[in-house]
Amino acid sequence: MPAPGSASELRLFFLLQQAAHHLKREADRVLLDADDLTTAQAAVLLIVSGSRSITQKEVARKLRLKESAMTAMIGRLEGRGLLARVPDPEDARARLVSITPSGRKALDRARRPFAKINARLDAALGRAGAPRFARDLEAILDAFRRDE
Amino acid sequence: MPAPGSASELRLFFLLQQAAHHLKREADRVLLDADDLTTAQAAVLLIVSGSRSITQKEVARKLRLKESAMTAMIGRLEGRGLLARVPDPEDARARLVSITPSGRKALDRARRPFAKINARLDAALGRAGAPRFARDLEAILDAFRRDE
DNA sequence: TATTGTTATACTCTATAACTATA
DNA sequence: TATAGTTATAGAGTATAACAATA
Repeated sequence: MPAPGSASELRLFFLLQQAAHHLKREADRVLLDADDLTTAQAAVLLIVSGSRSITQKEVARKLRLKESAMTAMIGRLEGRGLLARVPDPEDARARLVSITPSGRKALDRARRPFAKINARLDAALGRAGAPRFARDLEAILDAFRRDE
Repeated sequence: MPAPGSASELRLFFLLQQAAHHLKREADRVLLDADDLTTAQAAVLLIVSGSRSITQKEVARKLRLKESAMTAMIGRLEGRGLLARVPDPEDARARLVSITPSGRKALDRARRPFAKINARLDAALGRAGAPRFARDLEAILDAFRRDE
């Protein structure tokens, strides 16, 4: 039988999936209402906006996603004029991604509603809770991430 | 500027999404290897196995998912012979879902690898960490779930 | 007539695997 | 031979609208 307080007794795996899923659902709803962006799209814009230009592979690495996911995602954002892709002059295989002025505007519009989500997270976790919770999440990431 | 230790400074939202995603990816890998089931499929089988029969709507409610997601998921599991659907004799709108013998076998095969995932979670969080982490997740669920 | 359980459709996001072109 | 990117296919989820059956 499971030890008292153990992950299996607490159904911790499913609880974590549900909490992440509900938080994402609500954050997506708020961002889509305010700015027609999903949180996944905002994350990509945020990464790209942090460099003058960056390869798709590098974006994928920073978000810990697969390159095929990036091809599709960046293609959608390019189609909406929020990102631009140009061939890398130094490597003909690669494409350099950069944020467009309208992408930067969309990202700016997302900041305020996203800050509200973060404020609600802080409130839910309490003053001391957030850093401790963050450490728990880091521990899980360390324990379960493969390769890097 | 964000308060020190606040969610926004910690990028807590994305950290939670990444931790949940990586944990799910690894758990899916382990379960697929051992049993050709995803964690989402195992969750549905687990819910259905807990009642002699249950409507799709009720499964959706317990997993906090939309009914259209359940139609698709249960359809896939029925197609593989792990679940069966029959018309509800008491309500012609509804279909009653039950687990088949081969569904029950698949679920049993999933227990051991899934227990290992839980053990790794326990190890990552430490002895005292798991219950505390679970309370944090519950607080997030409460703060962000709409309706119910 | 209003509500309910399910389904249909169209979309997002992610994964794996096979492929092209370049290094 | 390895690497950057793309494409194809599939799973899992959402939203919305249609449907038949029930209340």
